[in-house]
Amino acid sequence: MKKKKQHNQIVHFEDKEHEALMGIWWTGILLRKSAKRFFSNYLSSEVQFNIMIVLKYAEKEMTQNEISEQLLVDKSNITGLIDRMETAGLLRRTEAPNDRRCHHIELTEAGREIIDKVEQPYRNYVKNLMRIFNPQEIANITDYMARLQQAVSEENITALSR
Amino acid sequence: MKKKKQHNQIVHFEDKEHEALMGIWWTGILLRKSAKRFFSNYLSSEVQFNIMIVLKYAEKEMTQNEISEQLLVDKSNITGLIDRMETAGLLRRTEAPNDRRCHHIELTEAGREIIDKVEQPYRNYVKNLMRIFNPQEIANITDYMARLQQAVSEENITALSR
DNA sequence: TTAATTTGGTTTACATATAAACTATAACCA
DNA sequence: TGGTTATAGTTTATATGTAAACCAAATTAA
Repeated sequence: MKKKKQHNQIVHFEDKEHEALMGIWWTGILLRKSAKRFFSNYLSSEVQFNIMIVLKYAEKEMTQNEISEQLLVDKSNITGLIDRMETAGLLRRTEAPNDRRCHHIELTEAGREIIDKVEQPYRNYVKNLMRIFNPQEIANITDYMARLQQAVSEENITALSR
Repeated sequence: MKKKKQHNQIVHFEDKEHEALMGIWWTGILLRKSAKRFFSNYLSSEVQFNIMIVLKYAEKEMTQNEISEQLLVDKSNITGLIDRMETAGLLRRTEAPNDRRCHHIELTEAGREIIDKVEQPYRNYVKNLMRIFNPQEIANITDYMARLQQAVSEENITALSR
């Protein structure tokens, strides 16, 4: 039995607002770790899963750039991601007919099989995890996160200047 | 003016629970990006900030392992992080008197100056961001995230087996 | 007190992430 | 039309993240 790591008070919380924000931060980290382990036998990360889901449900041909924008993955990051997934046989690049700058990305047959095998168990896993919340709480979370995302995006952060 | 990237429906949401979970996931990513930009003139990431805050408020000498557990940063990751921060002059390793396996990590004078310069603006930034929530909502967020973290930790994820 | 196990930390190999510089093509516009 | 600008994608450099193998020191057990 592995000893459970527990992290307490990371930061010296000065206020409730900070504590709440760090809660979201921490939860995000834990979710990422957890998802990575969940997919580890088939995919190297949740990001790869998300890319494949986007491709599976896309109603049109997708370019790298479109995937990049939908998933908040930087374009310079997408290149390597698509490279590795192409090497792994999950998807392929094809030439876009009207724009010689971009490629269309599509799942291969093997990729489709894998996403089909992995998708439902993942949805069950999520469902199971979220059982701890009642419908009102689920709705609250969605609302809070949407508002916070909006606030972060609008912040237009000015880096601390020296 | 930079065009605002908007990400909509990443994943084809089957249910409310999934939507809520993805909201947290997404928010975590946006917060990380935002914090990185915020600190960029002084530190290369929020993780470095967190390490320095831990050191600043620690009531005893901290080892790498203790930092690792508090911050959920893998020990194999801590090594390089401390290396880089030591190179940057932010902190130093000293030998622990009673255990020749471990080091104590402490802020340098320069590191202390930087954390002192950066900490308050960061707290203001957080405060400003969270203004959009009322006290009840702040309390809800903290509660929800704590419960979800607990659930994720207990999950003891069984990876999808082939 | 030796032998087995645990713990703190490093190393290696690889994946993900960002910023910045760059190439090629496309779009715009005077 | 021709020159500027914007866009899609790649490359490079560097940071963060994980798993697994490893070493040395400490702890536990026989």
